[in-house]
This record gives sequence, C-alpha cells and structure tokens, in this order.
Amino acid sequence: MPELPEVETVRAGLERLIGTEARIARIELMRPDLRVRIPPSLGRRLAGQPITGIRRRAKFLLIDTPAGSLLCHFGMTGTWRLAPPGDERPHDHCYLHLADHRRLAFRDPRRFGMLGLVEPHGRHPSLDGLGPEPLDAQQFTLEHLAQRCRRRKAPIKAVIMDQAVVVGVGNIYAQEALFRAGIRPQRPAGAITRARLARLVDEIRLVLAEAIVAGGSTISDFRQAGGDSGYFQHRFRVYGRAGEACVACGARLTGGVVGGRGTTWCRTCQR
DNA sequence: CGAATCACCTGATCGC
DNA sequence: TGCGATCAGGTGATTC
Repeated sequence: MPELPEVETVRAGLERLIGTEARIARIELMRPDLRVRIPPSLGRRLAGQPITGIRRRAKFLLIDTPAGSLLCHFGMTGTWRLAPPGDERPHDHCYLHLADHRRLAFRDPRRFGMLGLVEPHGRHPSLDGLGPEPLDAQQFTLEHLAQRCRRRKAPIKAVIMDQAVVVGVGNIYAQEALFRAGIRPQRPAGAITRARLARLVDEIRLVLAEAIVAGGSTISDFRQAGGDSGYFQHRFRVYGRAGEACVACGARLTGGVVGGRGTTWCRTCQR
C-alpha cells in the first residue's frame, strides 16, 4: 500500500479517528518477528500514555507520546484499521488498545513492515540518512536533485526511489512522475539536463500532492484508516497499464524491468 | 564507490 | 478444480 500518499492518508485518517484526547491503554504484541523485530519494551513504555500527535516522516508513521513515539513502516502490505471486538484477522501482529476501549490493529501479511520505538527527542536508525521531504519546496529542490544525479549512471527511476535522495517515492509514483515529466525510466540520471530535472521535481511534487487529495491509491487491500478506499488508482497513466494505449499519444505502453522492479513507460512520449 | 542482484514473507493471479 | 510459476506498493545485505 504504502508510498508517501498512502502513509499520509493513513496519518490523517488516524488523526481524525483518534482525536486530540486519546490515550493508549495497552499494547498487545502477537508476533514480534517482522522485518525488524518489534522491541518487547514497546508495550511497557507506551501503556497509559496520552497521544500528543501523529506525524509522518518519509514512509514512516509516528505516534507521539511523552514517553516516546511508536514508529511504524508499512512495508508492502502493512495496514492499520479500527478493529471492533470480534474483528480479529490472520496476520494481525499488534493491537493498540485505546483508553476509550477502541482497538487499532496493525496487520501485515508479508511482514516487511516494522514497529519500533523512538525515544523522546531521540534518533532511530531507520530515520537516519533519509533525504528531503518532496512536498517541502525548501527541502527538495532542483539544486538538490541535480547534485544527487551528477555523474550517476543508475537509471533515473532507481535514483528517485532511493530514500536517501528524496523520500516517499516508490514504484508507482516513480513511474507516474517520470511519465508526466516525459523521461524514460531507464535513462542514466547523470545524462538528464537541468531543465528536465526541474520538470521532474515539479511532477514528483504534483503527483504526490494529487494522490494525497485523492486519498491515496487502493491496490488489493489498502484502505484508509476509516475503511474507505483511496481512488488515485483510477488516475494511473502508466502503472499497471503495459500493453494498453498511452493516454497522451495512443501508442502501446511498454513493460519491462527497471531498477529491478516492474516498470511501464511510453516509448514515444518518454525520452 | 556505485550498480545490480538477492533475500526477506505471504497471497493473488495466470497458464496449463 | 488443482498446481506450479510468477508477480506484488519496500528495504537492507551481499556481490560484482
């Protein structure tokens, strides 16, 4: 589910669901062996704590309390949902019980996600080395992207998916942004003019912002925290459309592998 | 050092 | 219907 727009959608949904007076009653860990093992101290530390904010950094969600923050990554299949009594499902790895007796469930069939603890005002290895937030025009600039592309031979798609270069862009939005910018995903990053990189910076920002407004993209089982599905998937121009007609020129879209991941592009519109 | 590949897991889908 | 192969929104380790 989870590139920046999906995580942001969940963040906003949880914020709305939980309100400003919420308190964590207790945390129930059923299966700690995710990609990163869930620290056993999590429950002790956060039990009884008031929730003071819900933030997003890159593709991470942070639930803040005075005793520390719950750090969550969704991997490929992670979800949070409101789970009323009786709604227990396979692959529910953690239940967060609120003081008002509601229960939030973290479910992640593939277990590529993570739950962790960040000390108050502390660091966390997963958050070190992250690049700028793309929606912050002060942070993510042409200057920055051009500098990170200089002399690099890797395909531009791999570069913009590199979380040290810019955060939040995954396999869907990389393809969508490159189509909108008219750049072939496999073009060596160092061989792109400044003018075209400037366009790419704009299109990355635009596509992410549009997707947030649309409530993210629903593929298989992504849902907003309130259970609604996003609808940005209806606006994909290339992702998942190999063999279909280009929305701009009508040519058949090409499918292949770029940066080790399935990729679709238009050989006519993208150069 | 950078770039490519593999590994981690489960589930859905597709072709036979 | 059943079964194996393939693919999937991410990231970190390993290899070349």
